[in-house]
Amino acid sequence: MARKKQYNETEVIEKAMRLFWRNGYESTSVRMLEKEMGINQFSIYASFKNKEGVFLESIKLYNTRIKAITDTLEKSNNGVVGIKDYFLDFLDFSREGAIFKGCLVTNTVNEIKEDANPVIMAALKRFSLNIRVLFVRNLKQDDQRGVEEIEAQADYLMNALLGLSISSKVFNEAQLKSIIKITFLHL
Amino acid sequence: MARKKQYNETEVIEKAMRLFWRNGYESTSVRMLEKEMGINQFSIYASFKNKEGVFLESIKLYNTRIKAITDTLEKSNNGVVGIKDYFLDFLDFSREGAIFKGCLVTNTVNEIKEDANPVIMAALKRFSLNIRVLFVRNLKQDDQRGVEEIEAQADYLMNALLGLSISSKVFNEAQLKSIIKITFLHL
DNA sequence: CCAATAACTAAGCAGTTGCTTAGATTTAAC
DNA sequence: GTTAAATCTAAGCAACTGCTTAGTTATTGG
Repeated sequence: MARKKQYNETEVIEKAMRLFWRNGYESTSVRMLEKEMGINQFSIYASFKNKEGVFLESIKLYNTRIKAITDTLEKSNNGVVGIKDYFLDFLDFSREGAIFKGCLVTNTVNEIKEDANPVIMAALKRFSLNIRVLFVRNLKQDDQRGVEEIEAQADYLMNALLGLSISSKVFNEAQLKSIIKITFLHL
Repeated sequence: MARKKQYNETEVIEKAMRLFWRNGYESTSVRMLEKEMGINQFSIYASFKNKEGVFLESIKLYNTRIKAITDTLEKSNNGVVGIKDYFLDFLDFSREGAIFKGCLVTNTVNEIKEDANPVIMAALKRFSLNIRVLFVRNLKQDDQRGVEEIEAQADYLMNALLGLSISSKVFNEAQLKSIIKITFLHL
């Protein structure tokens, strides 16, 4: 009995995600989202409740997009080699042409304050923790490390991965690949 | 023939720097600076021109504060061992009690957009580049690496250092020290 | 074709941002 | 003591923030 939506919610979230990825959370205004998503503020709030809602949906979409890579890591049986492949795959995933945008999640973790955005922060931490779990799982496959060593190396790898999110805005592709290469030497 | 300033410019910048360090650039408002610095907005603008001016002075002060550590690195003759000491010294420097605040420069690089704040970005990049120069210098001391290897390892170390700025908000002290330890196993 | 319902547009809300300005107050040379 | 200059306070500026609301337009079952 009523009018139809003139937009597809998945399609507009795709556009929102790209904007957040390029721009960050705080410095992306609802007015910018309006233009990028191609719909009115009213429709944004009707569909996603508020700006936080738009971002949480963007993270969900980001998750499904990066799933191809994490799935490969999850299915891999190559131990630390599988993790290295994940690093390289991620670099490719985070690229838009010649520009590396880093990880949407890491970028946002770095930007927002936990006490100002607890819900978003929780979602982001969940995401990061899942990756660390996969690192531990793969490190166990190699069957030559003790439990403590595995935990320490997982932290080390997380640190390198977090670093890549910043480095990818400063270094070029050859440098980034070289960083990954050295990161996995002797591991 | 005129009234005297009721505040010391160096002292109020000290307070501004601490606030920026804790809070970041964008999310520190001039009203917050007013309260923290203990002076009126008029005085802020009279002394430092604008918010950007306050930040640039804060970076200068940060530079003199961290100088003790970089000086140690500059004077060290221990090659890669000197760099590792720098990492550990920095961890201590960036700590406020039990809380690690990361590097003011790295935090801000991560936060601001280059085209919105080109002057600030330039100052931050200059800072980072100086550190990388010291890394290269120390790597050369060990007298066992080729030129290409040295450049690659300097990038690798910058990546780890950048990572530490994020990691220090997620991991505890023991984990951070363990990350540093493993980072230098690879050189 | 009509009435009910949802989606649309656009104006506007209060609160915050960086920054400025008008006017009062303090200082110090004469 | 008067006067000129710099510093102070506090109010206010336009532009922006996330979000809401009043009113119009489109859709569809009866």
